[in-house]
Amino acid sequence: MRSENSPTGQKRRSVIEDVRRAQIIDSAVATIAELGYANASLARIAEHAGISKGVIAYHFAGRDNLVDQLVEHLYREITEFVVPHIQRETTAVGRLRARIIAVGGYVGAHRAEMVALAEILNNLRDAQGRLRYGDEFNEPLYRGMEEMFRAGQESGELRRFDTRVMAVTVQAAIDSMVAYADSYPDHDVDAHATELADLFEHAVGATPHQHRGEP
Amino acid sequence: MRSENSPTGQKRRSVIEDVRRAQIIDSAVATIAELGYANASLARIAEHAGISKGVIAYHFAGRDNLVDQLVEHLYREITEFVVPHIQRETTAVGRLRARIIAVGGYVGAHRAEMVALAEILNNLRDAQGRLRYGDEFNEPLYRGMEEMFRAGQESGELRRFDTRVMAVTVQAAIDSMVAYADSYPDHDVDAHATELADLFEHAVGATPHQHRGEP
Amino acid sequence: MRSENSPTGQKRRSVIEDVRRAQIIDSAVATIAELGYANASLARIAEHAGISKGVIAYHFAGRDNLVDQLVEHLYREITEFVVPHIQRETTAVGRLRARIIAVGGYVGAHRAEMVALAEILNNLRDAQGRLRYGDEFNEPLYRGMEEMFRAGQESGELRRFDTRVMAVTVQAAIDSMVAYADSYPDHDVDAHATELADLFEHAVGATPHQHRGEP
Amino acid sequence: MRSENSPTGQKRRSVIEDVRRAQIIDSAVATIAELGYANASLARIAEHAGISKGVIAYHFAGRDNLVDQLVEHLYREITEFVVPHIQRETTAVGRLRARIIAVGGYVGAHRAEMVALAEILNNLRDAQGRLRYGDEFNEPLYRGMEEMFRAGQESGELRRFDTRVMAVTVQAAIDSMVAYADSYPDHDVDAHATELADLFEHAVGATPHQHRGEP
DNA sequence: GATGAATGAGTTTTCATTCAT
DNA sequence: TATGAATGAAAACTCATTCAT
Repeated sequence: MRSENSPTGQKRRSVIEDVRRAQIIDSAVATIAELGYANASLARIAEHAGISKGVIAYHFAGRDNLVDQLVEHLYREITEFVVPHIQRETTAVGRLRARIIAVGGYVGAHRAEMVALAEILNNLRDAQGRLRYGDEFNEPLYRGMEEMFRAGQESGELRRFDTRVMAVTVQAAIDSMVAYADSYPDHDVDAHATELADLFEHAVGATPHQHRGEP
Repeated sequence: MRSENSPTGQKRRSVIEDVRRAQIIDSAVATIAELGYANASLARIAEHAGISKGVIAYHFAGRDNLVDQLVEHLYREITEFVVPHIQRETTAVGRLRARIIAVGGYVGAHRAEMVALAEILNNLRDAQGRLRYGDEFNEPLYRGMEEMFRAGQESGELRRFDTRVMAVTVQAAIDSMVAYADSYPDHDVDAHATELADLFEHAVGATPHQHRGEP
Repeated sequence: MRSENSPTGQKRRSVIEDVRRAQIIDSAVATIAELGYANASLARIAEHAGISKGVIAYHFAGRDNLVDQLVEHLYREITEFVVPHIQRETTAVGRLRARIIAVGGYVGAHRAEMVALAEILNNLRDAQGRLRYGDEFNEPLYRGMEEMFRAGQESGELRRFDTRVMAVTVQAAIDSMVAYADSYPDHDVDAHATELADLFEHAVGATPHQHRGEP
Repeated sequence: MRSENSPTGQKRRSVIEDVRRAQIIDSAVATIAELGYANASLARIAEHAGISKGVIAYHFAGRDNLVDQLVEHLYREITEFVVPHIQRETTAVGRLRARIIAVGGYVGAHRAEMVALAEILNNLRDAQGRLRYGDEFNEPLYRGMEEMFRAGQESGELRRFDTRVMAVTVQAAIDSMVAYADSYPDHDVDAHATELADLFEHAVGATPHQHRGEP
């Protein structure tokens, strides 16, 4: 692919290129979500998009490059949606609930994206066979949650517990909500998220339900 | 593969055949755990076992058949280890704790098995691309937990919550413990399991720790 | 490609077209010399020239056409440089020496051109896989040298030898000088050429050195 | 491919494997000699051998591996044929003549091998585009010849000349004999070789023909 | 029982070429 | 004129499977 850099060092892309790239990424997301990472060959992604295989080669430097950009794209989209919901809250419990419910809301409208992302994170490996996005990839996420938990514990809002285990479990619970929604398309994800928020509110030891104005 | 049935209808297998099958399954477990499901080709499994590829073809009807038997084998082993611990308990909370802690104990000695099993369950698909062991596969597990939870709710031992969400989340929490242990080999899985038991004890609303004889 | 003929039958080309063609040919020469014929894809040639692949397609009817014109261009350049040096001489030995030393002089300033030319002559093949510029391509060259040798033999200036073998060998010696200079960039090509001239002067049996004024 | 090492560290190969490998190498030689290195794809080599593409993959680790073994094989064969002829001689001129005439004799019976070898040496490149067997590869050959020349110069058998240029030129002359024989199948290679021997005998300044018993 | 050998389908990638703008 | 975009063929390689011994 051409590589004229604009003065800012950014690749300059034409409109049509942006459209194609987005189309290919969308097709990759759909294909991976439906058939799984291993079965989402470039041929199938191209077929799904109604284009020739070569087009993908033209717009992306290779399969790895496509996947990288896909992950980056989805990650940014999700983060941009979820983070504001969290930052709006001030208490530890509020932030925890916000995190869970925001993801639940996002899943409702972007089921395939979430499934595809999970597929990639669980399967993409380097040449030595090691997971490229293993738990180490979640470290920043875990650290952020732990900090939040510790603050809540200091203030007495939360009970004492192992913050790392709690963080890992919260993330796993959210991921399982996505997977479950994929298996049961009629599943009410928002209700699931709310229920999950209650679950962890109890788990962190806060007196539940009061934040919703109940006596 | 040969399938001469004995008079009782049992498959008759020679000792050497049983040994080979076990050896191959062990090798498959190790290979899948290390390289992931997609990279665990028959060639690599055979190489790891120090045998020729053809041997696998001889003892198993094909790759799918090998994987099926592997899943069945691991599932039985785990179940046989965990179920007694659960049945020993009488209360809902006790059973919940027992389930979590028993799996944690099993993981300690059988990390590769658990990782391989998770790899397969998350990746094995049928010809149409659908997950072979999707959440539907967990239905019996979920149903069992739900029943347990409902009983606890009836008796007042547990608070009211969505039993399905709780079951899905418990299972996800256990699975994440396995994955985390795989990423961080020095992780203390037993401590993790205990912490998880506490977490869910709070989550289901039981007054924690009393079952351990505290006032 | 357009081919509007002028009234005189000459192709009419704009200045800009000539410039572009020269630029592309130069880039092709450099790319082939550096990476070899097989690795000099149009994409790489275009990249090296800082233009788009399409430009090449516009100015040349295809890859083969580009290569043809490249060969023709280089061949003309070299011939135009070398032939005058030869024609200045009158004796067979003088002409032989002039040929060798002139090419040596040309190589000094045009190493890449010579290497690229050799790459093409040795690799370009037709659809049936036959070398397009095989030894048959050298026939005129060989014939010219043979004539020269025969004249020298008639006049007694040269010993009797197989003129064809001598011609083939002279050409090979010259080509090997180019290749050697490519492998060893610090090699003194002029000295090599002079040495080669001496070598063949002995080989054709002339009493050496006398033409340089020695007694 | 399997890799059971014998106690000596040598790969243990079955007879049938040796036969297949030889067959594939022969087919590769023929294909490269006929179509050139770049056009000798594994598919064509397999087709020429009347086998499936996969067979090559089974017996060789990859294209590079096949080519490596091919080069090694041909190089050994040629060396084993030529070296004894050289060592039989005692004088510098005798050895020079022997080298040339021996190769000429070998070419007569193994034209395709020589052409294929030349094709590979001139075209095989590493990932950076550098010739894998450039002139550096000929260094041992050149050094050997230089040593021979210097000895002859010391003893007064040969005139003074640049030994490196002479060595490079001798080798080039031999190679050109092979190429010429490829272009003109009816060419008398033995006569060519003898002529070449005479040529270089004059070139190195020895009084020619005396070693053949003339007064 | 076990193995080496062979096959053909499927994967990613590179590339010359064509075309609309 | 020039370019970006798209195509499809061919390449090397991997792999599950089949088969004769």
